[in-house]
Amino acid sequence: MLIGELSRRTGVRAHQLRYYETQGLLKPGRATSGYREYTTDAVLTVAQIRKLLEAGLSTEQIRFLQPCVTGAAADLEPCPESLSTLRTRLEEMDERIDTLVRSRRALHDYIDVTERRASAVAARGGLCPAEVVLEPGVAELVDGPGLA
Amino acid sequence: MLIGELSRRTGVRAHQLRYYETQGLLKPGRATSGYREYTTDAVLTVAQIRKLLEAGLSTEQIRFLQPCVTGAAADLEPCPESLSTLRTRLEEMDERIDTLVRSRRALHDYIDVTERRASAVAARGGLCPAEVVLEPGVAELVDGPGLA
DNA sequence: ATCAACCCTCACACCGGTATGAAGGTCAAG
DNA sequence: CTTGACCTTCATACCGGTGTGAGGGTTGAT
Repeated sequence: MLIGELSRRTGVRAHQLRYYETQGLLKPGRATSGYREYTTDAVLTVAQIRKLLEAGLSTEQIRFLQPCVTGAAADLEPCPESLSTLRTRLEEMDERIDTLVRSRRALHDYIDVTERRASAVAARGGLCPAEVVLEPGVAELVDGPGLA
Repeated sequence: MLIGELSRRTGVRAHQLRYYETQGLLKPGRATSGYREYTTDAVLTVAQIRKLLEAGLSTEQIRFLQPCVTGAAADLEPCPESLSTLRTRLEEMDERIDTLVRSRRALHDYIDVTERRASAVAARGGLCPAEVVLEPGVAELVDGPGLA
């Protein structure tokens, strides 16, 4: 398909798709006319790129991740130094996730407390929840002891 | 303390600290000279800001998060509309974390496979590496070790 | 009084991802 | 053959977070 259709299918503007190409994230073929020609796989690839970008990764990091994500590059040279680079990458992602999870919990707890006090307006007193205790229940998604 | 000392203690350049102030993340007092005066709390606050920035959040999102993180603003008006905004924020963070966790796992699996085939050429392993990272599926828990 | 070290504000520029527009080539339909 | 939708490249500019420097005030020590 041409770039316009890919744009339509993914909701991503054509100039963005061209940009992703310059960053090595997309590699469309070319017609004799010079037009870019994408396979249907590109739709998924673009969706992936968008998600990762929205999650705060750079195009460079995404390019790094792509081989693993697609599983397409599992038959590369097991180059050991690149392996250690990948491990460093992994640690960085862990830290990133950890920070996000902590903040997410803080936000969740805050909502919880505010909610509680909103629904209990009748209650009087200066409850000072400087230290919000984790309570069981309301375990959506990331909550709970998990993530270890 | 003055901005120079805070900069020294946090490893964050003074100009960045001033920028964070313009974004409403820091609110130092002012001496008669016009110099900014920070309390020791600011050291922690700055560390917090840095972590969140590095995790890919914007200053605006961080400003949103700050009251919850510090626990200092638990005695605000339980304004319900702000509450729903917060819930939306929470969902956004969930999505973000989810995407990151998926990618992290893909990377982890990839490393694992590469490692295996590097250290055990003799072993016959027909295991195929990670599949897709995307898929509009439900959230799952993150795997194994690495996440505090 | 002067000097160094520190602070102030303001302006300008970089990078990454995005958004526009200009100037022009390709192609199918009328 | 022309029209219009679509494509090409190139240039320009925005925003957010960062970096740098100019021009100038404050402070403390010599």
